[in-house]
Amino acid sequence: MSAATTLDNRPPEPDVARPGVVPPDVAEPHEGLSIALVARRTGVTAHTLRYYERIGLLAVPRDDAGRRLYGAAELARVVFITRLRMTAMPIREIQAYFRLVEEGPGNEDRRLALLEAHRDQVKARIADLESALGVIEFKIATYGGDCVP
Amino acid sequence: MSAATTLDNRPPEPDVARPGVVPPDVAEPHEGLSIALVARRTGVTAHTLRYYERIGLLAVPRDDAGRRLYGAAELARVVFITRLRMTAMPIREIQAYFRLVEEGPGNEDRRLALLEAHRDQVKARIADLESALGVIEFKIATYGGDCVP
DNA sequence: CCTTGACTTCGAGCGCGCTCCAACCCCTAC
DNA sequence: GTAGGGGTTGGAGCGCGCTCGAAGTCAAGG
Repeated sequence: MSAATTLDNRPPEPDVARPGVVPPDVAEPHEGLSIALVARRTGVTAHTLRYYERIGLLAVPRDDAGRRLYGAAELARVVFITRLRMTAMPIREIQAYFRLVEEGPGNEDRRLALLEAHRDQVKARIADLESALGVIEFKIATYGGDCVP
Repeated sequence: MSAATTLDNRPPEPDVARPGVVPPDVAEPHEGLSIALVARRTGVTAHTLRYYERIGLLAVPRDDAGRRLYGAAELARVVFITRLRMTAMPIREIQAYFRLVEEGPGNEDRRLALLEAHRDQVKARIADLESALGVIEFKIATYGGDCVP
């Protein structure tokens, strides 16, 4: 479920939607997806998307009426955030990371350091998880309901 | 600790315990470990050990003064609980599991079912984790600070 | 016109898993 | 006897990451 697959936006469109070939369900509006659409595509609730914005993880442009319009970049960021959250990166760290991103170019080394540190933690967590899984599997295999190896 | 330092004294006392020869630091006391000792051995704080007991994850026998004395079985259970927690099994499920254990023999199938279900979830989580890790590693490798694959 | 429904903001609330405090008890050492 | 360092209890508090409710705005449809 990569972002790219759902993001074939070719919006060199002038203004009003030209009746192109539009997938059943949901067409890209003029430019940008509504919050509900992003919610459905990413599996993140609209509530949580707003929450992410409130705490500064991303900034989403609005239409004339003040409604959020997620473009490709915003959608990609949401997806990336979900990957970071899925690996249990604390919100504070994600904030720190995107703060660096917002600062613009020049600090890529620090961003990389953050990501690499996190990557190492994830690897360690996977290792722990596998070790604990081993214990559980052993318990299952030798089931006696009581003690452990 | 204090147990070790006190052993050569022989206070003329009317009470029970006759101290044996005990190696320094961490010998098993008469029978059972103090909560502090278990905390140090398992890495679980004494607070949390009491909490686990409060919520019914285990029952720990007491000495005459009402202090907890962890035996081999209790220690083993604490260790097993840490393995379950390490794999993010919710406390409620752990409660459910040990409730079955306390019920005594006859429900091993249900206990096994619980453990096996959890094992499967852990495996799934590891897979998710590895997939998200892949995304992060890709991002690191192709670093451009911005979008995702 | 009025309704419907998706959106907006702000702020409060919640579930989880601890974590900590206060007050008290008990045992030993000095 | 007194101090100190363990232990005990019950209950309150906390940090995290959402999650939800209330009240309002806006645009389209009947």
